[in-house]
Amino acid sequence: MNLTIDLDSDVPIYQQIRDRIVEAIARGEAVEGDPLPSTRQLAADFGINFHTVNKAYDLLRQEGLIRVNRKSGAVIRRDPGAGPPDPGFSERWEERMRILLAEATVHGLSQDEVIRRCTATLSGFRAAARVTT
Amino acid sequence: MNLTIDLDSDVPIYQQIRDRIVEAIARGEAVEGDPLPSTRQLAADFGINFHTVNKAYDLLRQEGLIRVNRKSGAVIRRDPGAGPPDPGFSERWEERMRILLAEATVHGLSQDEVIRRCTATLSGFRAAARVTT
Amino acid sequence: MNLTIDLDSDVPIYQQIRDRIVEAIARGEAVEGDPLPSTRQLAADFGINFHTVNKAYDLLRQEGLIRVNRKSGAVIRRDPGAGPPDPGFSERWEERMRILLAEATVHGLSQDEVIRRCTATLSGFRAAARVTT
Amino acid sequence: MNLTIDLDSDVPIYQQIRDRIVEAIARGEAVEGDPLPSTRQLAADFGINFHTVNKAYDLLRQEGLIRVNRKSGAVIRRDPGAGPPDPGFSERWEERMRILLAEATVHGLSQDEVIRRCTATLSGFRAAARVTT
DNA sequence: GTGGTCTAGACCACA
DNA sequence: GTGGTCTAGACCACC
Repeated sequence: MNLTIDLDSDVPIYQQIRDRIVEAIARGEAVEGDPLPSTRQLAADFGINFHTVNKAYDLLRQEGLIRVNRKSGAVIRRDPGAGPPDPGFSERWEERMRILLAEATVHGLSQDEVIRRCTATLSGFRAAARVTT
Repeated sequence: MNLTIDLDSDVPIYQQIRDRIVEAIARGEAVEGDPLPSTRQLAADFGINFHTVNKAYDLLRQEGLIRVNRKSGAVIRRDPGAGPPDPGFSERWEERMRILLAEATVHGLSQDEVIRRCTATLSGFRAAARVTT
Repeated sequence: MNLTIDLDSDVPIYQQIRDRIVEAIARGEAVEGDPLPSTRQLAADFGINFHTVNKAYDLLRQEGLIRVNRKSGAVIRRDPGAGPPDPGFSERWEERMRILLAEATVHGLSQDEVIRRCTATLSGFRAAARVTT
Repeated sequence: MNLTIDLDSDVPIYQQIRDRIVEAIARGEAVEGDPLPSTRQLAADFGINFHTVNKAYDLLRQEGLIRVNRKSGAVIRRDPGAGPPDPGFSERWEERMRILLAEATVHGLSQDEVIRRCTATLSGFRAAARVTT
C-alpha cells in the first residue's frame, strides 16, 4: 500500500490518511488481515506528528474498517465483500452523495455524464481488486 | 424555496445553507433570476447571525451560482442548463466523488446498487425541475 | 455619446456612469462644451434613481471634468488637450497604477506584454479622437 | 516584508493589506514558500481585528497568490515567474486598466508620459527582484 | 501555536 | 431597504 498525502491541502492530514486507506481497501490493495504501518512509522515517513496518524486510525476504527490491537498494531478488518453496510452509514452517505450530485447538476454536468464517470471510477476499483487478489 | 438547517450538526451552518441552496437549484426550485432572502432576513428566520448567512452567500457567489446586488439582494445566477462546468470544477469534483464511491464500496454497497441510487437521485432532480417549471 | 451600464455589476452604478463618461472624454467622443444628458433623463433611460446619476455627475465635477449649471445642465469642461494634471491627481493615479501593474506582474504578464496592452488601449483613444474630431 | 497601512484611508483595511502583499510579491520581496505573519500577529501589529486580516488573506487565497495551512499559517504560493495568468484575469484586468488610462488621458497625461511611468514602475519591480534574490 | 466558526453589535455605502 | 466593513470576544479543530 502506497500512501501519498499533501501537507498543503485544505483537507486535514488525518482525513487524507483515512481517505487514502479507504481507497486502498476499495481497490483491493489492502484486504482483511493486512497490517497497517505503525502510527509512529507512518508519522515519521510523512514528517508529521504521530497523534495525527492516530486520529486517522481512530476514525477508521470507528467506521469498522480496521481493528487495532496493542500487540499487533492496526489491521484491516473489512473488505468490499464483507456484507451490507450499517444502516446509519447509508443515510449519511446518501446525504453527502445528494449534495455532490446537486453540485454536478448545477454546474452543467448531464445525468449521463455523471453516471458515466461514477461507473468508470467503480470499475477502476473492481479492476484493481482483480489484479491484486 | 424552503430551507431547513440543523444548528446542532457538525457541518458548519454556512455550509448547510450553501448546500441547501445548491440542491434547490439542482431541483429547479430556484431558477435564474429568482431572489434569495436577504442575509439579515434569513439570519433572523434561522435565529443565527447575519454574518453566517453572508458567508454562505459569499461561497455561492464565488462558485458563480448567485449574483449579489446592493439593491435587490442575492439572486440566482446559474441554472442546470447554463452550460458546461468550468474545467477546474470537474477535477475537484471527481476527487471527492472517488472518495465517496470508495466508502460505499468498502461498506459493501455493490456497484449496481451505487449506480441505482445515483440515478434515482439525479432523476429526482429532473422530475422536480419538470414539475416546478 | 452612448453609455451602457450593468445593473448587476459589483461596480457601483454611479461609478460606472462616471467611468463611461471619463472614457468618452478620453476617446474624444465628448469634447469641451458638449452637454451631458440631464440627470432625470439619464436616470429614466437606465431605470435608476436620479440621485444615483447626480452622484456620478458630482464626482465628475469634483474631478474638474464637467461644469454644472442650474440653467444649462452639465457640460464637459475638460479635454485631453487641456493641460497638465493637478499634482494631487498624479499621486493617487500612480498609486492605483502601481497596484494594477503589481497584479499583472504576479499573475505572470511580462513587462513587454503589459506595455503592449497599455499602448494599444491608449492608441485606441487617439484613433477614436481623430475620427470624431 | 515590511507592510504599512493607513487606518484613515477610504480604502478598506483588508484591501490595503492585500495590495501591499501583492506589491511585495511583484517586487520579489516575497517569493514562493515565504511565510506571512499569522493573522492574529499581523492584527496585533496593526492594532486591528484579526478578522480583518483574515479577509485579506482569504482574498489572496482566492487569487491563488498564497496558500493557507493550519499548521504553518499562510505562505506565498505564486511568483512572477509562475506562468501565464488564468484567462479570466486578463479580461478583468484590462477593463480596470482601460479606465485608469482614460483618467490619465483626460487629465492631460500624454501617451508617452503614461508609458514612461508604467515602464518605470515595472522596471522598479524587476530591479527589486534582482536585488532581493 | 495556528486558522476556522459563530455571535453581537456598530457604522457606512449604495440605491 | 439592501449589503459591506470593522470591532470584540467566544469556542473549536488541527497539528
